[in-house]
Amino acid sequence: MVKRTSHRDADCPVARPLDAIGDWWSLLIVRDAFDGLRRFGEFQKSLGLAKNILSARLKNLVSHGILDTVPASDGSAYQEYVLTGKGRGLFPLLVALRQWGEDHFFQPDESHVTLLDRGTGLPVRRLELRSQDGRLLEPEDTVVKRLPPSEKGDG
Amino acid sequence: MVKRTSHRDADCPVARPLDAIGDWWSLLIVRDAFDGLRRFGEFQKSLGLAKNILSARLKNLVSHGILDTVPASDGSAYQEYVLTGKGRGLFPLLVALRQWGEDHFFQPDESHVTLLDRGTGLPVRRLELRSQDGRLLEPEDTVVKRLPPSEKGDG
DNA sequence: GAGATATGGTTTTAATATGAAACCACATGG
DNA sequence: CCATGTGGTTTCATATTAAAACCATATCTC
Repeated sequence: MVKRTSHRDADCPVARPLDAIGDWWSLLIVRDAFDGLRRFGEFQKSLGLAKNILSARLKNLVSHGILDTVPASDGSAYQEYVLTGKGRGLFPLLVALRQWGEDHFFQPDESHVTLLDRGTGLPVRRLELRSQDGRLLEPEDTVVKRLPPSEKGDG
Repeated sequence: MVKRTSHRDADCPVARPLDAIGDWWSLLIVRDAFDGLRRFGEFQKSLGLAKNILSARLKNLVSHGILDTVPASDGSAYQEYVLTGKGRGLFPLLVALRQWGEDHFFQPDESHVTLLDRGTGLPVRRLELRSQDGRLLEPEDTVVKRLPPSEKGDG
């Protein structure tokens, strides 16, 4: 149904999640779930995608533990789709995507929605990468490495 | 070549970027670009994808201003692909994806690479969303809203 | 300078995924 | 019992992807 990761990248933490959310719709479904949508029909109306595709994406998200199906809520025999802890963990990624989108995909005069702090009504801070001691890190300031196996518990 | 965003979501800053990076490979190409890869052959070797697909993805990334083609570097008649400012802006998104992947797609005993502060060799901090005044924000603490049109320049 | 090899693609063709629409099952309302 | 709404699945046409073959240019060898 969805492409399997089958190349040498399979042990990269960037590549592996793409089976779960690497397609066009899945992230939008998750975004809608963060906005409180729960029902099949709500997602379909919001996204305007074909029902079979939505069905497949929801199944895939559930199978990856990003959404969970819960029985009722309004007493009907239907089920609802809610974010799991793993799904909620996608919040920073969605914010990063949103901020990048705001920065680079809108004309200066083009209005769009933005993310606000509910308490103050002010825009949220920009996401930024920092070191343990708080320095702002640019891409050049980082390396990806296999950590030396930590010796906790077996020394 | 690549799917066009054509539904009502087109003015959402989460949805619009998906034309550019919403497919399986593009983010991995960008990740490799952050790792310093520049040549067609380098990307192909690293990712193991078909040449026609790589060609299409590179074209799409270039057409979206994420990569730029520069003439030489080793004097050969070929071109290289380098990140633009817009492309570099994807760094937080990649870090978010990486952190989420590390958290949820590996067994506790399964080793994988991680992102380190080049200076200290320590892991980087976790990405987190904060308010203007520095409070940590959970999804529930935020709203998406169309900002009231700022009056700068015409009051 | 003719032939072998490497790089950087494009073209061709088959497999796969996507999307629209029709269909189905169940429940609710009259 | 008939009509309607929700939540899907099935069917089928089309679009995307992928593998492999092909091509152009450049370099390397003799």
